[in-house]
Amino acid sequence: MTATPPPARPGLRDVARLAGVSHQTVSRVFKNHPMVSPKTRDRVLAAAAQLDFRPNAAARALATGRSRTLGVVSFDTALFGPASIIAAIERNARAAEFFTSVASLESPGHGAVAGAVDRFRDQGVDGIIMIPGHVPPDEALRHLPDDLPTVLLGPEAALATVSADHYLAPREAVRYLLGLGHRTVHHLPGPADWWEANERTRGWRDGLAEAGADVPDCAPGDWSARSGYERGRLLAADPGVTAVFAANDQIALGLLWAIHESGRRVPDDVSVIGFDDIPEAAFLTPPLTTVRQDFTALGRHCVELLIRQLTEPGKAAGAPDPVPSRLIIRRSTAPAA
Amino acid sequence: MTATPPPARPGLRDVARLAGVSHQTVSRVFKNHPMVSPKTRDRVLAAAAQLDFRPNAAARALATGRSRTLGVVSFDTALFGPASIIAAIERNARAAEFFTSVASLESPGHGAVAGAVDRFRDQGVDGIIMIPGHVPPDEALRHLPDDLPTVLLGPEAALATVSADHYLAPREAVRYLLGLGHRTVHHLPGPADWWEANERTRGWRDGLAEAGADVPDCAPGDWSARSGYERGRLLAADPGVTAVFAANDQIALGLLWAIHESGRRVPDDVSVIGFDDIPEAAFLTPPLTTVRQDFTALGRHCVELLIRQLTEPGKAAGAPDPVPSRLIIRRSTAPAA
DNA sequence: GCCGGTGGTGATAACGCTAACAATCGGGTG
DNA sequence: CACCCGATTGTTAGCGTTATCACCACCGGC
Repeated sequence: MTATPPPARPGLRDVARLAGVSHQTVSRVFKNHPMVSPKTRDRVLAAAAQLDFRPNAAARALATGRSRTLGVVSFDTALFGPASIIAAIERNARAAEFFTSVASLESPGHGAVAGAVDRFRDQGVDGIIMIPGHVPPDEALRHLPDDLPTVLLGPEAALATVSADHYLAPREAVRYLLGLGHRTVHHLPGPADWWEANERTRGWRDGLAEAGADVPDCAPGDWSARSGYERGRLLAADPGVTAVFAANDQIALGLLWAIHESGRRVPDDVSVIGFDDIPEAAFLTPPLTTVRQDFTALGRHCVELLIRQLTEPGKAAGAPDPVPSRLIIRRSTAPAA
Repeated sequence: MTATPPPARPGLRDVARLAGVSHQTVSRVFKNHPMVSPKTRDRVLAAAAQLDFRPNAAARALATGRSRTLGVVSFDTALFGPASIIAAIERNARAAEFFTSVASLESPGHGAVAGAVDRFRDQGVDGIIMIPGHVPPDEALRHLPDDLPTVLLGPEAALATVSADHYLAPREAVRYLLGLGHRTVHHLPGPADWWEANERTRGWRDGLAEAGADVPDCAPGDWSARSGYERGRLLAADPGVTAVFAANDQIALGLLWAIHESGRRVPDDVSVIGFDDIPEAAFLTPPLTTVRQDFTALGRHCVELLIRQLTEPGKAAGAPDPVPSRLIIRRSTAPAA
């Protein structure tokens, strides 16, 4: 019936007292400092376990100046791509014993990016991963604090950068379609202010140009299925259209319905290629030929690059090679009639 | 050319010195403590602005014991539902000046949940939002630390809970289909270990039972389009099947393709209803009749409930009403032939 | 004109940890 | 046997905030 001392969270000193060492030694054990004899270490660990001691992150952050937290700035985090990348980032960060803090921005524009970065600064993150989306990377860059290590998921820039292939694969997709006998390939681009969209468009255009094919006009839009449907209706109504490269799978999906609705058939009358290879792509009506992006690798590379910057500064970590994307052929493409 | 003192991050004391007050007063200003005269406040704010002072979160956390960080435990964060909820949580938390830390679990099982919660404890989060997914909520509950305020996104439980309607709407969907003249409605359930899936199944079953219709067997599966396709082929091959309620839109999407492939038509031969109303649902082939879930409201409620617990403990915040879901009728349903 | 309040402010001590340096303990060496 | 060295452990200061309490005017009422 003696009053239990304080059931409050034990601190370094409590463990130290129980183990009969100084709190500093306990600290060393938890830091994996080499200069601790195995015997002492065991004794400390036993004491810590007995008290269910857990180091206080805030105190550690205060003393060291690092929080072991990574900030991630991203747009439209409910979209499959960003969501997959963020999940991969979180997993890899966790494996490296880092926490992750995500800012989901909705509106484009500097204000939002600058605000998120500011917030992360206040929070004391050790580094930032930017998934710029809307914002042209140059703009995004301007708002990065120079005192915070940063990795940009985007086209190569004057900064540590991770990027996926958004150019080669679309070009290959166009060639494939052309090889199937199509005269040309139409295109449904993504939003003009996303660099990924522009890269894909460039790949499409170059693929066409290299083969000497016509480069048709294309209507601006966004990433949504709605946008694919609306622009798709126009395309579907044009009998000259026999092959279309959509900037992502959602657009392709809307297009598929527009074509179906117009009475034409995919792939018999029109071939369609998407981009991303969302998990649903293989089960659309019909299963979509598309370009697969490796989001997991992308997220992993971001974390690796950032952590490398944190642990070995100075090293101007060159951008690793872009993560390759590849064409997955399914049933929405066929030889021209 | 005098050496600038230290361009290091200014602290409370630097601001205090510049403003000619004590650091404590500066602290008061930044805490919005009422006992500061407007004049002093202005002077302090001016000094702070001049030095670009920003309070140090780690120090504050250490001193107060609260980190203004919320932990979110979720499965399959790349899925549309969880991703949407998490985005909504982040936004609402941000608006309330809280940071958000997400753990994306992959494997089901206690180990993972317990691990994530532990991690959050170490990180010093002020509260946790659990989006249990796989784990039966009872299990999930068992791993919650009783010293950490928690909100569960799930069925009512002995805990602060936010839930969506997964029962009434499916029942209504079934009635609607029956009203269209279908003899019965088949069902493609979600994973048996997700409570949402079970609720939806229960709604379907009760809807059928109440109307005295047959309750067909249904094959177990997961949330994926693949699962919808595979199970859908069986259903499509059975001429007795004229209406199907799929546990989510991905399953419905796979089913749509399976039916199409079998040569039957949607909705002419078979009616299909999904669940979630993912943004693509309106543009599938054909546009999917489905049940819309309000993910945004769900996320908002979680944050509100949790923050209420944090600011006014004691109050055993009763579970708010479930967030309603509602049937959106599109073109994948039609009267029985 | 003295006293109890009360709005405003300052001094001092935590918060739980790490960093830097001092101290101690054995041995091997000259 | 004194001396130096390296391995290990202890001591003392912070890190930048908030909390607590003491302090100082100044006000109104007796």
